Amino acid sequence: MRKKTTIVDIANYLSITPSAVSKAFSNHPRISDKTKKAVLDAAEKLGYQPNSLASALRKGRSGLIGVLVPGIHFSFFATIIKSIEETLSESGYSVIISQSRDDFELEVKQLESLMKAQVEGIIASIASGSKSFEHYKKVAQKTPLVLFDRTLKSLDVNKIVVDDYMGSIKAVNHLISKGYQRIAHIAGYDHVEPFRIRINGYKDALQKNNMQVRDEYILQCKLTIDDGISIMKKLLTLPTPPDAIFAASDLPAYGAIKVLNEKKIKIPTDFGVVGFSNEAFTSMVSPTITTIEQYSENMGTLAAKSLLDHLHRIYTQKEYI
Amino acid sequence: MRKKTTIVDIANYLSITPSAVSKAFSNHPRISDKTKKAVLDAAEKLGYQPNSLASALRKGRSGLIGVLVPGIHFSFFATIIKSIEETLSESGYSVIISQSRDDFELEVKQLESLMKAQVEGIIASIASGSKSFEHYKKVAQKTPLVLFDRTLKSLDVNKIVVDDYMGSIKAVNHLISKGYQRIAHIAGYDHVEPFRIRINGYKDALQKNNMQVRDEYILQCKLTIDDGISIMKKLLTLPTPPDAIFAASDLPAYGAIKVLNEKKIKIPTDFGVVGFSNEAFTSMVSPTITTIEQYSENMGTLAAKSLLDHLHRIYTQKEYI
DNA sequence: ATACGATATTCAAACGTTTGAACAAATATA
DNA sequence: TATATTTGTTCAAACGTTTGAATATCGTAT
Repeated sequence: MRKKTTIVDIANYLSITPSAVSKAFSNHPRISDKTKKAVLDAAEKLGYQPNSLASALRKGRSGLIGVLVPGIHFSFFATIIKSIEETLSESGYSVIISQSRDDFELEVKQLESLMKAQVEGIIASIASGSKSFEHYKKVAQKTPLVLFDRTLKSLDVNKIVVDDYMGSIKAVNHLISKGYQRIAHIAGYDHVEPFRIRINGYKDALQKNNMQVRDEYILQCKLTIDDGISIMKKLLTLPTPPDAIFAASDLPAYGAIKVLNEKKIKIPTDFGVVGFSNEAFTSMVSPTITTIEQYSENMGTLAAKSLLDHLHRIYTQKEYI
Repeated sequence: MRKKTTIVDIANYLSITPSAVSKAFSNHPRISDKTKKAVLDAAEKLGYQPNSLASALRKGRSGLIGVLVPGIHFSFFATIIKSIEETLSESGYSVIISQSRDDFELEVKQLESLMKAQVEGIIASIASGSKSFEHYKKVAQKTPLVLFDRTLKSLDVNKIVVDDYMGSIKAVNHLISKGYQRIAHIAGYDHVEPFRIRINGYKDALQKNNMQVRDEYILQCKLTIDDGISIMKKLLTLPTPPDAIFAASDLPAYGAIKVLNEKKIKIPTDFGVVGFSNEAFTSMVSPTITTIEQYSENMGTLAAKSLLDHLHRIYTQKEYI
């Protein structure tokens, strides 16, 4: 680990001042082409790597964006992060990731850590375990915040969500058009905005089609595969079991399919299944899960662009191109 | 966006010097308990957030770790990043992620960007498109580097890999034990270490079982689903087509299965398939892909711990607990 | 009273970069 | 020739924190 070359080393090497070197790098119009070239050459020869820490401190811009998600291993979030990283790194930003594991305390801690790192903005999806949202409010006062998927009504920030209401309507209509009569809903917890909206969409779709909304058909859970399994089993023991389900996520939909396969109930002839989210595996399982596309790739790009816009507006930039 | 509170503000507020405040925060033994408490209270009241940029610059430690992978959307890498983030954030580090998209140029750029951000260490998996490795060598000279999965023999750094050789042997033995006679290998490019090793394992396993190694049965590719499809098709047109394949990753294995399903070739009765990597979907597709477990979660934790160890050794830390 | 070691705090420089103002030299204008 | 303008560079302070050395304020032992 040999000592790092700084702008001062270059300056000494060329017998000019550090400030000239700095200006050469940023292509300042008042620096002669001769010096600019000399600086670039010297930088190459001395193995110079700019130190963004110092630059960030002086300029008041870290070039860092924080991304906070419940967990990276969910393919929905992984895909989002992928596209966020792609768009942001194109604009010269670095992306710090952190996970809340759907836990409130951890979410608070991670947000603080991001703030401490002086991120210029944060893209986040709220932990399902969070009931109070003061931590987000505090963040939003100090730094641009974009929420996606798991958002919060009372927060006045940019939000990127799929149209959950329309998605539910579509899903239920799809099942009805295929002739299913008794459609159940494996739902997420209704204190999380998109899940509540999906429940409403589900109910409204049934009502618009003059179908009965049965409370015992709406089961809230954490939307894991296991939840799908146990709920499906429970549904099948009802006096009047459903003949189709609409799941608020693909994972429980998969769980449900497993149960149906086991019980030799044929999909889609005897039972209809629609998921929500488009996890990567949905096209691979058998039978294929019909799913409401959440366009996760798009969502990430949109979130990133929205944040970039915001930053752009804040910093009236001056650069000598 | 109101202006941020600094250590100086606290100092002024309490009519002491910034240096006393700083020392109070780091629990310096020579600062009185009274002042420490006063500082903490003032910090709370004024809404102070430490600025790690400044601290990093002064201390020469950024608290940042860079992670570079081909792509976050692969569940193998997503899982690794998840566990890396978990272990590192527990130790107070922040994680910057970047993707090479398996592209050489981008990999170079991303590494530079990480160095510029003054990361204290890098955890990476080499892009399959990289043939020259000078960029990694340069990085390794300046900063601790841990490679995982896609590693490089000529680089003298810590490496976390699954035992590729044994994995291949196991895979092939498994197929042989099931009675398959002509086992083909959908391989990765052999300039990437683990793929070369897997090829060797495949060959050795065949030879140890007195089975013929046929060159036309070993097909190198980028290991995508599409590669699996086209290679499987090609294999089936051979004069003596194989009756089983061992794929160096789960993705082409899935592609192969699709082709076999299409051609109504029954798995596993008529044709055997084994993959490598344990992508999340392998247990969900039908028929289920037998796969060599890569323990990705473990691998991430190991990589992170190995880096932490290394950093620990470098910085003989002095902290007043 | 005097010196002494503790204890608590301040001083001042440093980390590497950026930036407006100041300056000098060269060129253009009158 | 004197003055204004342009061009290229240096000066010096700043960003917010940390840290070893210096200093001040004690109580305590001489």
